[in-house]
Amino acid sequence: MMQSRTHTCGELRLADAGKQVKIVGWMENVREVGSNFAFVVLRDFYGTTQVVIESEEMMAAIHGLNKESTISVEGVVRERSSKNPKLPTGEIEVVPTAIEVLGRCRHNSLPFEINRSREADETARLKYRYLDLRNPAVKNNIILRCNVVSALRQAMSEHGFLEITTPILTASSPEGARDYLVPARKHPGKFYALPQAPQQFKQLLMTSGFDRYFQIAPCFRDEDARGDRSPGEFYQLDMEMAFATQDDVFAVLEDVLPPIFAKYGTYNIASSAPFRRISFNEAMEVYGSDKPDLRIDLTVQDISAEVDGCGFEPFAGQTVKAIVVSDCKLARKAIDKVCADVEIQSGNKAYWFKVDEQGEIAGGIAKFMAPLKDVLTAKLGLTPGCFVGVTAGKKLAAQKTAGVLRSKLGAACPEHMDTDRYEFCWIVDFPMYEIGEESGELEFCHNPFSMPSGGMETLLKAERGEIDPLEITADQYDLVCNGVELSSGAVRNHDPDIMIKAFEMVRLGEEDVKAKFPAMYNAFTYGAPPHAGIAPGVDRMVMLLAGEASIREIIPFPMNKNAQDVMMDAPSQVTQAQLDELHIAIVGVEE
RNA sequence: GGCCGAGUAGUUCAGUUGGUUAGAACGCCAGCCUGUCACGCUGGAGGUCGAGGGUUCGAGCCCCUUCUCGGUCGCCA
Repeated sequence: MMQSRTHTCGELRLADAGKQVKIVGWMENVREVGSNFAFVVLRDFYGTTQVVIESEEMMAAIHGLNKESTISVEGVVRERSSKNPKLPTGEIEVVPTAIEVLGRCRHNSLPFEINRSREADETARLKYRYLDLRNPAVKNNIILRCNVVSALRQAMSEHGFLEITTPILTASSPEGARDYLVPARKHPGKFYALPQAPQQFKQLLMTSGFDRYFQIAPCFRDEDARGDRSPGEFYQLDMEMAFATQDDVFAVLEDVLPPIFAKYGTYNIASSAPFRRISFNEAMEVYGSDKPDLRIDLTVQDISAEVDGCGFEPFAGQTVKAIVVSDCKLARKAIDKVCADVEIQSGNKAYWFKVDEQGEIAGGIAKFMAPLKDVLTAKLGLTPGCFVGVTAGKKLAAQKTAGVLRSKLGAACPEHMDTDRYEFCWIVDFPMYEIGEESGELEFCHNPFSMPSGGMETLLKAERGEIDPLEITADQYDLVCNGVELSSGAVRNHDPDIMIKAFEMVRLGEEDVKAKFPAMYNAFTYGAPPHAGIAPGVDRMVMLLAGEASIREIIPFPMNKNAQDVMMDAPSQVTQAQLDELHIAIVGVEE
């Protein structure tokens, strides 16, 4: 008797006819066509193969066996008398001489039908993820993820990067997201934290003399989930380069990503190097977002001056933004839907008017805009058939609302959005500081590790009052693809003096730098290389490549929105003995 | 935490103005069927309408409370 399979279920072809084979897999379906005649669809990782039952003996072998049981089938490959051109193995079938049950499925009713699991309730899918993953459509996303990760590793290695793992149990970092804490048994009352990112370690590696580092790095942040943000944990292609500039970092990713996107993406067109570079201010002004979707050819224009005094109350004294959609075919109902969606998502109203076939301004807020026809036509280049979406508010609100309106209009107007491609861009020149909404005082805009553009010189100018601190930009950048923020990165501040000065701008100083980042600060006093890096999110990248709208579709074992693993029942209670050993008392929690 | 949506058979859903025994499809079970491949045909089983309370002669439907899931905003250096 043969010990293991001779072929997979995706392998046999007409040329194999006559061969004695053994295949194994899950019994996907049984079609009984007579009392002693049936077709069994056997599925394994590689595909499906039809087994034809023609004898009483073989019929008995599968009698009473539930679907999804695993079996082995020994038999002879035979050309089918009726072929199925839709299947790779559709020209042959296996006529069994022996069938052995390997793993009986004890359930004659499954939580969902395997091949339709994507339509099933998501909680059921997650609870029975091992069944969900049997669905080739679900499994293929995980295979894609493996291939992408493998391709990234290979490309990074080819670019001279070393993959170095960094600690998972580390110290809580004082800023950023909420930490996941791990009690330290040997140190009562103290905690490790899971890393939000290997940020400090990779900078320490640079200071240690490693030149090019990368890691497919698990990161942990205790923040609420989103459709494109997994709760708890996610993976980044974390990288850092010593003696490198922004351009050096860009060059690596512009070289690494497009071929992978072109090869593994749902769409086979990807931007080629160099990616467009858009300053943060320009992105907000022209696209109403710091993660613009460049597949949409619509842009935002400022008409605050033109509509000043028009008498429309919501515009009075506000910044007003307009988006012109030429040859707009949107019906009234679709326009209302777009405006309603904008209001739901942004919390602000969107207004509109259009230019009719006679060249007259009509619809929506036409009453107020018609008197401004000439000035608006000149400013916006209006032609008959144009639709104009308008947003208003304080500058940032008007911009952001326009950004939401732009993406809704893009989705609603296929002629203004080329969906089947990947459009990358870099967002650069982020502001270093902002006025905090609560404090009303100057604060770091993003992270304090970034090098202020112009270094110490810029900070000193601001200190002397020669420039507004709000005008200081950081050598920091985002990588954006199709409206998805893939990554943040920066040229790091490796100079302790500039670090202290940067902190002094927000009323902090050397002691704060030392207290918050002791290892990094100390390390940098021993001769640090200028360095820069970035960390594209692996999950989001795979999501884009798979064309999925939910991040859970590309994670093997995802948690639900509330950061629970309903399959493993995590988080869960632990024993009192475990708590005692960790010096932890649970208080204020109802059973 | 705010807002929006959803919760009815194992699964996906329908359920009219509050009115007889809550339906369909798929799945499951039984029978029939020798070329199916979303097999077909006949029959059958299967329901705490998320939970609790209220209004009513009468609630899947109306009201209140609550739970769960999803989306979104806050949040994510």
